[in-house]
Amino acid sequence: MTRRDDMAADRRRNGSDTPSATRDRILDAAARILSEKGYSATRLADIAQLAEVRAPALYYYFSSREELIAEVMAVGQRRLREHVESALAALPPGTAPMDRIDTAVQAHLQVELQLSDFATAVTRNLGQLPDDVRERLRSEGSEYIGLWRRLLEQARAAGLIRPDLDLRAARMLVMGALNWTPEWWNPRQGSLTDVIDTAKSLVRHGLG
Amino acid sequence: MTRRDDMAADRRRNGSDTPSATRDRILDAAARILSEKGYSATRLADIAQLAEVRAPALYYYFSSREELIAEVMAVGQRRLREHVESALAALPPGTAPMDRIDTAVQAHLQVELQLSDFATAVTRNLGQLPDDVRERLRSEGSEYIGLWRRLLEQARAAGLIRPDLDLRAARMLVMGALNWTPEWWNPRQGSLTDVIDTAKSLVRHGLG
DNA sequence: CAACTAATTTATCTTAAATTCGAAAACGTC
DNA sequence: GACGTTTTCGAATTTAAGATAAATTAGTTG
Repeated sequence: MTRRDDMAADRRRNGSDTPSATRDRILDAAARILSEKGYSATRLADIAQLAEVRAPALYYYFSSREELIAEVMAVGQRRLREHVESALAALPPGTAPMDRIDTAVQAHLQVELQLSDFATAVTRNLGQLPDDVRERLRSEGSEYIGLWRRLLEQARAAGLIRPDLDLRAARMLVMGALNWTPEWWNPRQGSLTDVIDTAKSLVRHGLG
Repeated sequence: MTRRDDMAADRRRNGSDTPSATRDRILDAAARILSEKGYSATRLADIAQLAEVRAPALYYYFSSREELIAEVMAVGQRRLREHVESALAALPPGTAPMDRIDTAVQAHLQVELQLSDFATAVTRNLGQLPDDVRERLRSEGSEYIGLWRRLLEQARAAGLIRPDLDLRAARMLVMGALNWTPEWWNPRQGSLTDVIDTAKSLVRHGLG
């Protein structure tokens, strides 16, 4: 085991990371490339260039391409969930279920379209990852899905959702509408607020 | 110019194709692999194996990997549009705009999830294609988008769509919900009819 | 049945990209 | 300002995949 691996291991264990500006630049660059080009077309050389280092430098911080990509995805998943969770947590207690769903829609779209290439990297690539990477991301992913399931279940329990809807299908269709936005939305063609408002309205009336 | 190119050229010109069973097997295989793995991860070797030939045989029918993939995408786009168009055409004249939208939702999902790997290949890969290939597919793609635009415009003209909705955003969100389905739907986890019915209901109430 | 053509194969070439390695900078410390 | 440690780099290695070439098979036709 080399010196390098020890360090990486240390990093992961204690949070005492001085998270090396370079390492962050590399991660950011990877997120960006990944969200634009997709898993298989993501080249280490491109990431390196964007991060302003040479390709071998990546190996100082990550043990392999897969490792780097897996890290980007993990960060993306976590940020997405945390952002939506904290938006919900900020609501006054007793907020109506439909308003909570509105909030989740808005938060999801904000992260996806404005805040984080990491989140976009996740939604655009989860489906095309090799099995072993996907496996590592599964539990975090299930948690986010669980969050949405609970949102919908609470709304249904309150009698706010039409009973003809298959709740799982409805949830996945809604999340699909949100996840697909990076494919078409462009800041120059319409404001983010328009998309968010339209999405809220569509979801609220679609479900209720 | 070799004999081979002449033949391929002939094929394209006149429709007198005896569309070689092998060529079709290759196209089908390519559609399948493409829809599963995505553009960059699609290997000629995998396609060949699925089509039960050796990789160089592909070059007898297609001049390059890009050519083959572009053909798959073109077929996929055309089939998707034609299927939805003919479903609409089969409706009695004077069918209400919302019912027409229902029909389009259903037809789109049927092609996407049941009828054609080609359609799935399109929705999952359009965003990651190299520019020159995307360029070739653009006009057909715009036509399909135009179809949906007209559907929504007619519904709005009839006063059936809430005026707070941004029509373009609404359209893209709806198409996103549909296009995302291949990412999660699995015949073993729920019937196609459930998904279709839920989608119809979601869209109808979401818009109107 | 010989000759031609279409279809497909095996073997080979080429290139692009990930990775490894050892050496050189850069940095902090005494 | 030499010394050890961290960080980065250029060059070499390896591998995988697309593409081409040449040979082979099978089928058709004169």
